Amino acid sequence: MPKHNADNVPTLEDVARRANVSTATVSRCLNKPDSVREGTRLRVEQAISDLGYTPNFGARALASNRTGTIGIIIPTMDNAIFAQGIQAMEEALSEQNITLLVATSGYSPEREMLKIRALVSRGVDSLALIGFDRPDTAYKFLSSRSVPFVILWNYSASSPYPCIGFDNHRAAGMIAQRVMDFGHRDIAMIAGRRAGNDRATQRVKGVENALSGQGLTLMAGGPIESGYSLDEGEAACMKLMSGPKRPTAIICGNDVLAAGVMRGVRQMGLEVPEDISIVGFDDIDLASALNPALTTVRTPHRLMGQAAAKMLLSLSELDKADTRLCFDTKLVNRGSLASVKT
Amino acid sequence: MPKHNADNVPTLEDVARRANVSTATVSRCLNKPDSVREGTRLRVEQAISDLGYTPNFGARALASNRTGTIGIIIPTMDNAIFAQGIQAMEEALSEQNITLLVATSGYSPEREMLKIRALVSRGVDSLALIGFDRPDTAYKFLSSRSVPFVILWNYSASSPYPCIGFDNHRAAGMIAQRVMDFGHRDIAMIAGRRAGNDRATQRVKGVENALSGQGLTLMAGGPIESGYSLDEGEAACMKLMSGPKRPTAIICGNDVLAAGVMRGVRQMGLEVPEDISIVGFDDIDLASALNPALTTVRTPHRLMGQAAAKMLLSLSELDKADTRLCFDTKLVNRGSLASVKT
DNA sequence: ATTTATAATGCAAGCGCTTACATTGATTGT
DNA sequence: ACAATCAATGTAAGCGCTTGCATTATAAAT
Repeated sequence: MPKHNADNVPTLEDVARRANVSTATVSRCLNKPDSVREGTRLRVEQAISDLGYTPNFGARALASNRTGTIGIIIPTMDNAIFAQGIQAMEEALSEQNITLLVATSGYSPEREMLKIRALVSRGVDSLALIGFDRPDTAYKFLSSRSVPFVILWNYSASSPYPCIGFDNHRAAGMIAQRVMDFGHRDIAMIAGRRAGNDRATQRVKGVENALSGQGLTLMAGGPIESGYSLDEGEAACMKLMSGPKRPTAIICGNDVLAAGVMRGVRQMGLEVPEDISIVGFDDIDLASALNPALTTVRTPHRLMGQAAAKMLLSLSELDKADTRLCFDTKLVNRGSLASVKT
Repeated sequence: MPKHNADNVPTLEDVARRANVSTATVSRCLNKPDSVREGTRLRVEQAISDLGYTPNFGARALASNRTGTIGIIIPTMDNAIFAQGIQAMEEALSEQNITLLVATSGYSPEREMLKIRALVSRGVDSLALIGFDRPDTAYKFLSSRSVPFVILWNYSASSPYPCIGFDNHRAAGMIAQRVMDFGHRDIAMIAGRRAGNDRATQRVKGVENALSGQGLTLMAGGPIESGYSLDEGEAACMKLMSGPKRPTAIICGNDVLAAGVMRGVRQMGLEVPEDISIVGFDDIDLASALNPALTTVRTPHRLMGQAAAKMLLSLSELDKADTRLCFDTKLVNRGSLASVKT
């Protein structure tokens, strides 16, 4: 197997020789600079920059059993939902010189398990996962390896695991209530796939629960499930609207779906919100760019990312008792929801 | 320094002992399974799964000087532009069991350099970078470390480096031409920041060049530069539209900017495309969700990602001569560009 | 059977770093 | 001036894996 690396890559030893110290001292300069005298440190730093030395990550990980790496596994990058959270997390972590490794599972539990193994084998010091819903084997593996982790994007007061999120059930209930406040009674829902996705599941339940408070149920007998892309949202919309009775409002499981639905509705020659109201969930940038702008629920992406960074940095030291954070969500009223025509 | 890892993590040696073979054989089972007899292999695999063994990444990297990792540094995740390309790249790579490490630079050359060092020190086998425009020190470092790399999102026939992209200059010219074909003469441009960003620079040049072919120049004396967010796009729009004379068409450096501009224009009570035409660049999903849908240039995100994966996997073996790929772009006609009112 | 070629396995030397422990040098109190 | 203390540095033993080379088992050829 050919190695492409030049064989002149400087090592700790080269630095040590040039600075006339032992490798231990160089190592200390890198890891706890306070413990070495200033004169020595300067000499070492000079040697490092002369040589263009970069520590070998593998060697460091092997020797210290730490990697300065935190992993996160998200369903997909191909959707802005998680991007902001990750961006915020990355910023917070790189201040502490920690690298964030991002992997994607494509909403598949098997692939998620694979990625968990991959990241653990890469020695991530801790891990962030989206949602609670996954096979027990995943939790067992994590525990057998003693890898601290935190669940994001959902919150449960009774969670045995650290989590940072918001109440999907409640937030979905809020927006459903708002829709009903506008006089809608014929309400449909287009949701993400619920299998292995507690957020999607809880949003549906939140909506159904709110409706039943008014003696209503979802049209079409329940939510239409759809993948999270514009096209799939549009397709789901077409399917829904070809049914016997059309809803006056569609609640969407997220904003991307809502954008797809709006496109579909428009293609049928209908106007939003005059002919039909549409609401989303997440309040990604897209929501405000639509025309009409989307009424939706703002979820605390950046806050979750920052909090996750903070928690993961200290997770190994913390007691698990106080590692659950629930953020607020907020209704964002824009133009895509209007009173039902009478 | 406390290690949080359980001390029972199984190692290669544990597997070897349990399967009654040497560590060398276990290693071979993992790396070139064909070279070990089936019976032995089965025994080893059994031991591996009994123990729940996962290879230690650091040790492997250290011993083999390979990591099975490819890095990519993009300006930001907080924008769908690169997401699709990365997603495609990730898919192609994980088929080969290669991990993609994604880092972000925030459009800052210094931060990019930092990330390059970080990724190289993590032992990436090769690297993908966006655009050519960066300090020479970065190229020097990469070459001193013999890390193969490929430039994405841009193409230059005379590039000394492997690259996979498209002709930003030409594509921008095409859409400018189209705008002029619709009778527009008062054309403005809102572009991304050009410093250290060759794509933005070339798009501006492409537009200016096309305009000058008709004896025109950009209004406001040149492009308005703006950060790549909806809000910043909207702000740039406001600035532009408060000038003495309003354009009849605005060419935007990318779709996000265009969406921001559309929002701004609408806020001023103007209609797109009746009062003003807007065109974008990239054809991200967002573009088709806008109302009116955005006329823009489709760039080959997924293709670039796939091609990059393929090239990076073979880069160390290839001759650099045939490692330049130029993809086509395509005008996408939608509703945001219309004939100028006479 | 015996030799010869070949496939399968084992042996053991590192890869570049960290860190417990030993050593040396500087500082303080008496 | 000398012991006691503490800070700074050095010594060297691994961390868990890969891999060149040596060794042994197996197959093929005589």
